[in-house]
Amino acid sequence: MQKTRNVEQDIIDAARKVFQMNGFKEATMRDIANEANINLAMLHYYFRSKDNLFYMIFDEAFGLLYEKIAHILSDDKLDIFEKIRIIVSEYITFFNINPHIPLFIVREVIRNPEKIGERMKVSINPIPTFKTFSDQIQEQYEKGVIRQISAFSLILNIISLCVFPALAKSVVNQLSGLTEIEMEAISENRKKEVADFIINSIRI
Amino acid sequence: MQKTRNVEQDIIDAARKVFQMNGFKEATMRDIANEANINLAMLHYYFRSKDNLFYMIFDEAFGLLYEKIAHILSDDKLDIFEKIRIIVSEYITFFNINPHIPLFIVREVIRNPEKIGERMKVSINPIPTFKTFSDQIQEQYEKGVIRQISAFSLILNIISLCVFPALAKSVVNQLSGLTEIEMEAISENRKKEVADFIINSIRI
DNA sequence: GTCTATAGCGGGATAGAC
DNA sequence: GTCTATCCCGCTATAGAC
Repeated sequence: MQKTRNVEQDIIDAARKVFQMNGFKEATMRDIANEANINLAMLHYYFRSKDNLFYMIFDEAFGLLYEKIAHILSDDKLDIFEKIRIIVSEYITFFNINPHIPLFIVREVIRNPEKIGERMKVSINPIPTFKTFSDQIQEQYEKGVIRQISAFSLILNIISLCVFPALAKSVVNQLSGLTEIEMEAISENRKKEVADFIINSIRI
Repeated sequence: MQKTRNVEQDIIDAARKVFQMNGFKEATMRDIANEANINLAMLHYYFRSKDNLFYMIFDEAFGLLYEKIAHILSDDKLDIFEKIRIIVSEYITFFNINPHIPLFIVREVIRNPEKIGERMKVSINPIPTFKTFSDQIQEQYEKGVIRQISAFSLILNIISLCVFPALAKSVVNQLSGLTEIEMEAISENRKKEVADFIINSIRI
């Protein structure tokens, strides 16, 4: 018995691949149609416009990124060091699997800041604040466990150290001549190394 | 007396602005012509193709980025901590002035890895290696001054902490609602903060 | 050197037959 | 729902008058 094909899902999968790889402008509806094994007219029949399709993919990507960190930061059962280790590990794994997402997000925000900015805020609204994390930092600082640092700076540093290497992977690849396997090993090592780097930096 | 106009220089300035802002594909020869206050035919008369113009801009941008770090890392009169402070300070200043360069480079490498990879290697070849920095790290580790870390990891961490915030500035801007002046102040603070963060992390 | 006009192509979107 | 054909636009590049 032939498995029933889900055309809509095929299209979404194809669009995710093509948009994340190429960005809005360089992605074409023709590429997406080919990738989904349908023709151009069908693609427009299911999703009326390129914009419609694009925003579905964008919202999904940004939501994934955001939920991952928000969920951990607002968990009041984890201490500050555990949070750092978990975020670093999960982000590095995530960017290994989805290497194009960070550039995809940044690129589209620059292309269309107002519209994309609005959409990001919609994804964020229902999520609890980072107050838990901020309080924890203040508390540990007062106890003399860590150096003074703002939650904003610490989060920015954590994200920088996780995201940038994934983002610049293609550049490092070209310049270093490392093989795929060597890069993989480095990336796996970095989970511990980066967490240690951050924790060494704040712990007194 | 009317100042003689240098059309070629006007074109290069216009191309730098348009290409760095929009990337190769989204930048148009029309935009560049408008920005340089000439018409489309003239633009093609001076620089035969979009590719020609683009590679001039790319080589210039990558060269600037690379020379800055190579020059400092290979200076054997600076100790390891001085190098970190200088690189962090210079990069953060540089990215404040040229906010689009990091994304510009990464984006084009992804678009066309082989060709762009070749061009990057050409810019790099004449420059001395990072051996000086690598030796210094090993030496300081053996003296018990710093923790063990590879030159590769340390450089990657330094660059991540300097570049990513510049790259993600538009995203942070949209999400945080901070004003331009507040962002400026944060960025200025980060010069010391990031250098301290790195040095605290490696110093025993 | 400078301009207008246009060739030639690839893109999003849709009409209309089946 | 599915397909072919086509509209119309914006892009790079160039021809050709001045």
